This record gives sequence, C-alpha cells and structure tokens, in this order.
Amino acid sequence: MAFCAWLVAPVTIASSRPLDEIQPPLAVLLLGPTASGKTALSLALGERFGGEIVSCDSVAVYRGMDLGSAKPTQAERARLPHHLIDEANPDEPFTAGAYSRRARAALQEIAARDRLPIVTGGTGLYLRALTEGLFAGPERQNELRERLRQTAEKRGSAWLHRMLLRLDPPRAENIHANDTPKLIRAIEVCVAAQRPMSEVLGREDLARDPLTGFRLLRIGLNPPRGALYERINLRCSAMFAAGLVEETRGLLARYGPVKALDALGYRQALAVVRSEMNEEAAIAAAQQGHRNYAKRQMTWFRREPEVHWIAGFGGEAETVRAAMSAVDAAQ
RNA sequence: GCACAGGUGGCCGAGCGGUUAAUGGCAGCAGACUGUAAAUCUGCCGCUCCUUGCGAGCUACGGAGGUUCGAAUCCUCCCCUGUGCA
Repeated sequence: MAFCAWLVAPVTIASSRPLDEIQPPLAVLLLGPTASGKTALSLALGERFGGEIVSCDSVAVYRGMDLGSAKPTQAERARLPHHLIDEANPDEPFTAGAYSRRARAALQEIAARDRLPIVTGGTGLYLRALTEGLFAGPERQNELRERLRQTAEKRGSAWLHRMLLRLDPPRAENIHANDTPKLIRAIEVCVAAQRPMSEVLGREDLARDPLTGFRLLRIGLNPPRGALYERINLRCSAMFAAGLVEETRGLLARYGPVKALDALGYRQALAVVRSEMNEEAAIAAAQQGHRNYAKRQMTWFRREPEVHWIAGFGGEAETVRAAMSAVDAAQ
C-alpha cells in the first residue's frame, strides 16, 4: 500500500518544484500533553494547508466517549475530515496494533487525495506504533492473560517475574517485578511465540516496520507547566459541568464496567455514579489524574526524535504562526 | 471558665525515651514504556558542602523552660485547634 502514496501524491505536491526534487508526501505529527491545544492547532493548520485530521488518542477511538476524551466537537469535525475517532465500541478492546494499521491506511488515503495528513496525538504508544511500527510478535491472547492475571493476584507479581526470568532472562531484566501488565505481556509473547520475547524483538524478519512513504514533520506543544495545570483544572471542571457523569452513566448501562471506563475522568465519574464519591471530590481527582498524565506524556514525547517544539498553547496566535512556518519550511 | 482529645516535614498521617532527617500515603520533580498505554511501573524528595559516602555539617516534630548520657517521645508553664460541660 505504501507505494501508492509514494507514486501518486508527490506529483502534485511537488508540482511547483523541479522534477529532480520530487519527494514523498509530508505528514504532520502534532504532539503535546493533554489540554495543550492540539485540536485548535490541528484545525488551524488543516484549514491553512488543506489537511485532514488523524486523531491519535486511545480514548477518542471509542464511540460515545465524547466529553471525557475532549473529542473534537461535531462543529469542529464539520470543518475538516477527521479520522480514527469513533472506531470501536467501548466494549471492544482496541489496541496499538489496530491503531497503527488503521492510521497508516488513513494516511495513505489522505495523501492519495493530495491532502495533508495531520496526526494529532496524545497517546505516545499509538504514535510510536504508527511511525515505528510494532514487532511482528503475537497479538494478545485473552485466555492466557486471564490465567496470568489470576496467578498474579494469587501469588503476586514477583512470581510472574521469576517465571519470566526462566523464560527470557534479558527481558525479565528490563521489566520491574512490580509491573504486572508488562510481565503478563512478555510471558504471553514467550509462550505464544514459543521462544523468548527478547529473541523475537531482535529478529530481523520480525522487527518493527517503520512507516515509509512519508516525510514526517513533528510539531510539539510544550506550554509552561503551571499554566497547563491550570487549563487542565478548568477543562476537567467543564467536562463535569457538561455532563460527564451522565455520559458515564449511559455508557455503564449500555456496556457494563468495561476497561475503557478506566480512562481518566470516566473512572472518577463512575465513582460518582456508584455513589462512592461526591462530584466535588471526583472533579478534584480527575484534575489530579490529568495533571499527572500530562507530565507522563511529556516524559514520553521528549524522547520523540526531531520534534519542532513550540513553547505555547495551540490556540495562541503566536503558536499557530510558528507551526505554520514550520510546515511551510517543510513543504 | 472547667474537662477531655489534639498540635509532626508542602498536605494527610504514623511514631510515643536511643540504629529517627523521622514508617506510610498524597502532592512535586525525574524516568521507564514494542498490541488493555488516559494503562502500568521505577527513582528522588529538609538545607548546605564535598573526596558522592550505608560521607560531613546545619536546621526540624506549636512556643519557652526543665528532667536525662540521650527527648518528637517524660515534666512545667504558655499559645492554638476540636469536642463535651458550663
């Protein structure tokens, strides 16, 4: 598939340049912590450069999870085509792999239309799965996971760690004995692949498959921490005021206590639905969770290669100008 | 005013004569992260210095004294908070 965009798209994008400068189409990756203004900036860039938005958000992929995921509104989505939003129901587990495949397909299609793909992302793993790919190891095995999860509950995660130590010593060294989910996945891979995960990771034929056929321009939003935290607080309160608890009540009634409702904001709203917390406490907890999350996101994004960092919020004129000139320069 | 219960590091909260700069938790900061990732996990966390060491010095458990070789821990007085009685 990748070659399609390679062959078709550059013709028009590079039409104003000499033929020997023909190059793959550009894709903009907009990254930054929650509430940094990615949506606003994505719309501004999209309208200026003829773009389409590819969301990179592990919660916005779920239908019905609108308020809590700060999904672009219907009005915003009417301004430009949006992709990878409402891809699954909350009771259908979505994964980084599924995201990567669908997002890549979306990128090809957009480029084939001669439009500019703008990936707008807060989910680091999804973004990396898109750009770097995932190793070609086994996907999740639900039955095996369930067994391992029960083992962890009964005997503690250290037991899983010892198990992994036998199956794959190098991998065990890289996963902390307390990190149950990662231990489970590693053991799952070893068992399903019938060989150590570290070996699978190292094999050429199973290695990551990086995205090809695009030139990537990464634009990172890095607003001042204090101001970001304030914005997060305001946005969280606004979510509850807009009816997050009701949205959550509806999702719970329809899908049950699914994993997706563990997401920030929903987890707290759920506590209100269940009368385990009053709304005021839930808001405070959600704000705290989002602040912590924003910090983790920055830790992840700092490792992204070649990011064109902008110090402000996406909605600020100066930021928009800086981002536009970055895109101009890349084109 | 009397009687109880309390005042501990940014917050909550243990400790109740000595391995206590003071268990925990939270917040904060830094980090990890290959198919549930808005998940999960790790480190640091009074101040200063250096030869960065289970290093040295300083400051710290409401305030002031006292007892003791030694006090956040015991005693006295004072200040403040909560509850009950007046």
